[in-house]
Amino acid sequence: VLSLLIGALGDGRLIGMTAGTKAPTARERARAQITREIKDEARRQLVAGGAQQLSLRAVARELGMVSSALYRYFPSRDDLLTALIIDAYDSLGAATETAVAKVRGARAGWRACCHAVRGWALAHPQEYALIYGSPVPGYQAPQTTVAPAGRVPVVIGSLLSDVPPGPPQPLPGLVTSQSQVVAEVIAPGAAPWVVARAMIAWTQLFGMVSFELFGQLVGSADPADDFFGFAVEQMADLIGLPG
Amino acid sequence: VLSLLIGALGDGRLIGMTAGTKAPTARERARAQITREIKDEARRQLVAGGAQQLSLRAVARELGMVSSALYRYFPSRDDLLTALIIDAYDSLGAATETAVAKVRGARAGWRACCHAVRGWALAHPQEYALIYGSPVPGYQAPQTTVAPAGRVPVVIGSLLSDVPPGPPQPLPGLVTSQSQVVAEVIAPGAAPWVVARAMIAWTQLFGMVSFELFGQLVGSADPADDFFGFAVEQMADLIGLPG
DNA sequence: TGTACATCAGTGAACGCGCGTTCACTGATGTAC
DNA sequence: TGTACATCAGTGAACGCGCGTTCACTGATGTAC
Repeated sequence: VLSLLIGALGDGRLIGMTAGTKAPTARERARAQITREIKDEARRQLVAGGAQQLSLRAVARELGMVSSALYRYFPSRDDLLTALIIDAYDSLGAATETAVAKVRGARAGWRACCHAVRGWALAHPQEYALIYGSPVPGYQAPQTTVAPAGRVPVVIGSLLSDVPPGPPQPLPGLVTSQSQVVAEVIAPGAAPWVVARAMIAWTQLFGMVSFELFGQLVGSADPADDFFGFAVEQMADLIGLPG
Repeated sequence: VLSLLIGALGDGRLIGMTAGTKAPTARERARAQITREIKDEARRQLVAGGAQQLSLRAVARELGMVSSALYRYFPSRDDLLTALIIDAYDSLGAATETAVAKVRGARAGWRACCHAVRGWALAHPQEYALIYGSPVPGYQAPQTTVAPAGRVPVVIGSLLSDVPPGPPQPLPGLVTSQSQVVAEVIAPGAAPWVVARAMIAWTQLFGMVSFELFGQLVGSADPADDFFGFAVEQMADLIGLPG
């Protein structure tokens, strides 16, 4: 995911890119509006039954349209799914960026990041499952999803400039070079062992949220609020965040 | 999951419970055989297309039976799914137990446990997704799955008796009591802060495996072998495993 | 050991359902002169 | 400003598909006497 960000950053796909110098015509506004309504209704069905329950016919029915009309907006069911995936990554990314921007200091930023991710996931469980759950069989995510998927890693990377590198830590095998590649994209100048530890924390953060959301914690660390808070501090220590 | 283990341990559901004092008749043997064939074919379809692609008609077709015949073996599609879930938990549990039994020492045991879980997951990705991926919408796992699901946690718990408790570590809010409940089931006598850290490592282990399997590491820590090995050591340190 | 009856595996047809996608069409909105 | 043509949104019917589950049935296997 991350290495592909390099290209995406370069050609401006990370920025909104709405473009269009002309003012939108009525038709264009209507089209944008209906596109939004289709996605909203599709999201509602996602909440009700998960990704594979998403049905173009049902969406059309709910909107009072005929099913074939949707093909004016999305060439196929998979394209609608892709749009939802991109929206989900962007929504999570924006929520995280906003939360982190509100606080000062790397450790506070890490806490804000973790709680933003968890909060968003609990508020949008099916959208979370769509992007971090088991892959939808037969669906291949296109390149367009790469940049939005990188927003949370970019936020985490931005916290690493405050981490004192400390003494060099030996890293096994490919980990050094992989960490360097990641560092170039999200945390230029950070020591590879710091980046490697941050990557572990990154997987752990989402592992935890997934475990809670997918019901694996029921009967042990449930409710998970305090357990999550505890883990966030452990991860901060692991990364070496000051504060 | 874990707290329910208490009951399950009590009534013997954790042990095989094949029972039946009489020798099996030819009919019984045939029935067991065909039940096995149905599950094997269903697993094959799982590999091909994921849980929601599992179709009774397709399974029957492949076995040269008529679809209604399957109802002699499983009262519904959901019951077949449940059987596959239980088999998956048991297969993962057995693989982990075997791997850990082969080594001596808690840290070596932890390493063996982690690599067994990852190895099994890579070898059986769809079965892994079935039990640790996003829940199948509309499917509610019955109590029968609880005991098999507890086998890996039990293995992890067995490693904790070798962990020196060290100075008491403050735990926030509910974490103390939750850790004590878990300790009673899988690690009697272990200090709550040790158990709490082990629970974090447990979520992290599966978080990592899920990230790798579900494609989130592509472009950063991929191939993940070395990264995984590095993380395993970090987790061992977190738990406080000697060695 | 042989017979009469009960149990159970598997058949084949049917019910009723929803799905994604295509296609020729009508009618409204936009554009160029 | 007015007209002629191009673009595009939405319709309605149809294609072809696969699914889970039920039900009355045939015929083989097991059991009790």
